[in-house]
Amino acid sequence: MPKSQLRSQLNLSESGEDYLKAIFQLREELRRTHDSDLVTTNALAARLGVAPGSVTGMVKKLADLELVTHAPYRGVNLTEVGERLALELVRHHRLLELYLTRVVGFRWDEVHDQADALEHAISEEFEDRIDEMLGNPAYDPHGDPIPTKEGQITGPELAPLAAMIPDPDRIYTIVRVLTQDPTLLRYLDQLRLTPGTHIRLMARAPFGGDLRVATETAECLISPLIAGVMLVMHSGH
Amino acid sequence: MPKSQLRSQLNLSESGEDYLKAIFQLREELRRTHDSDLVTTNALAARLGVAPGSVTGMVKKLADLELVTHAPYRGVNLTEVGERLALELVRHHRLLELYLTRVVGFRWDEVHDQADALEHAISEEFEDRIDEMLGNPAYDPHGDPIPTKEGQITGPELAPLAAMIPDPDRIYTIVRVLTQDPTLLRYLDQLRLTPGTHIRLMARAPFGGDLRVATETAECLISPLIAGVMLVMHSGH
DNA sequence: ATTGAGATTTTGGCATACCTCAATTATAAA
DNA sequence: TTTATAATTGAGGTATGCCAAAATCTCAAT
Ligand SMILES: [Mn+2]
Ligand SMILES: [Mn+2]
Ligand SMILES: [Mn+2]
Ligand SMILES: [Mn+2]
Repeated sequence: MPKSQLRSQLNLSESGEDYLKAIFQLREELRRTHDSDLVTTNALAARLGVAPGSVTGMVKKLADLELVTHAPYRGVNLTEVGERLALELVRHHRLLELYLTRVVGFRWDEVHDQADALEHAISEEFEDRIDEMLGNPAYDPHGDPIPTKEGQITGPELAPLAAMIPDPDRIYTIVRVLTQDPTLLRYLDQLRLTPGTHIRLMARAPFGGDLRVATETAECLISPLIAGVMLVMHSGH
Repeated sequence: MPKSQLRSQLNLSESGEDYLKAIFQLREELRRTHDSDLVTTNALAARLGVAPGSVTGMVKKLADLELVTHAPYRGVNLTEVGERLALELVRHHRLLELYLTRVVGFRWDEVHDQADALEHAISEEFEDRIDEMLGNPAYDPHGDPIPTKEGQITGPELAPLAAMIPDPDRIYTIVRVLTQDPTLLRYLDQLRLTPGTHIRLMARAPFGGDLRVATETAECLISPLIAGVMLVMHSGH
């Protein structure tokens, strides 16, 4: 079923769409770290900047629409339809981020908030046009995978640089950064630590100290916190 | 004061923005035909697809914000600030319409509804970028003038083709079409009666009959209703 | 100038959506 | 079993909309 039908049939509010997307993203994060599928009320409230009571209310509404399953006092999960809808929103968001950087000329630290506003307002036709204009891209400016029109989302196995063992002979490729913080994004840009860059992890200071990272042209020190949001892949060589 | 400040300070709802824009546009239409400045409750209700009572309520809110003046039972008018805000929205709308046709590749009958949704969602920076990308355009795809960033709106004196006297030697330029109806827009496109086209008014059938119009390559008959929305300018020659 | 019919506008009552806060209840760790 | 944490409930607030009754205006006829 094309998304336009799904979205217009359900006539979901912008707020409802935000909840769905937040549930999807929090679940992704849970799967990366823990092994859970259930998103808690508090986590959702924090993410959306809303009181916990508001979350319970909206979650009930979404459960009535069969977009989520709700186990009271335990957590929320997406149904198949809910996940599909969430993926369509994530697709909008990430396509827009890439469009805003590649076509409109924004920096990668400027696009998240704009995409958050635009993702609810664009038409399916607009989505299709920019997808084509961008050559059916698979990744957004931060390396986040863009779901296909059919709702498929894939990507290589990635691990944070923070989990790697220093080895000057091993080359990694930066694939994705797990942050939308403009300040951090600008800082990474300045150090040329952006998706696509080849790096080597030279050394790690003891007791949670900084990591020494070499690009092809320079070396720098980054905190474990930063290394935790940089997802890398083993590079050939 | 830049619009971003004006918009964020007032924190006006999307609904409020729609009212402001509707008041502005109805007032423009009144000025063209009658000589009034006061927009009636009913006209606003019809335009916005809302009950008259809803209009009274919102108008009161806008009057509290000093964006409009409200003379009960008489009508509503924009204050200076309200007009400024309305012009900023109209600028968004018309820039977006042009952008959607020229850059994204939509036809002129497809862009109005999309611009209506997007005009509330884009940032000032996005507005500036597409304005630059389009070369600071003065007119949208329908020939509607685009207000400047400073809120200036100008345009040549125009009259509907319907008001012209047939004269095969006189050449007009189509400058603007006063409709957003997709069916009519497609029809005009098909007849090549689009802004920029040079035409001559050959004849007019009696008793409100059709007008015979010649383009450089063809002739066609159009109804007085259509000729009423086609605004033309005397062309050199 | 006055009047009264008809049209328009406002008012007041109600509904829905989304939010907050405070009190209550459930869960799970100590 | 106790206690801390988390989630839900219920009351209440704001924004926006609808409808129908009441108020007000307009305008043509006297
Ligand atoms: Mn983003
Ligand atoms: Mn992203
Ligand atoms: Mn338009
Ligand atoms: Mn237009």
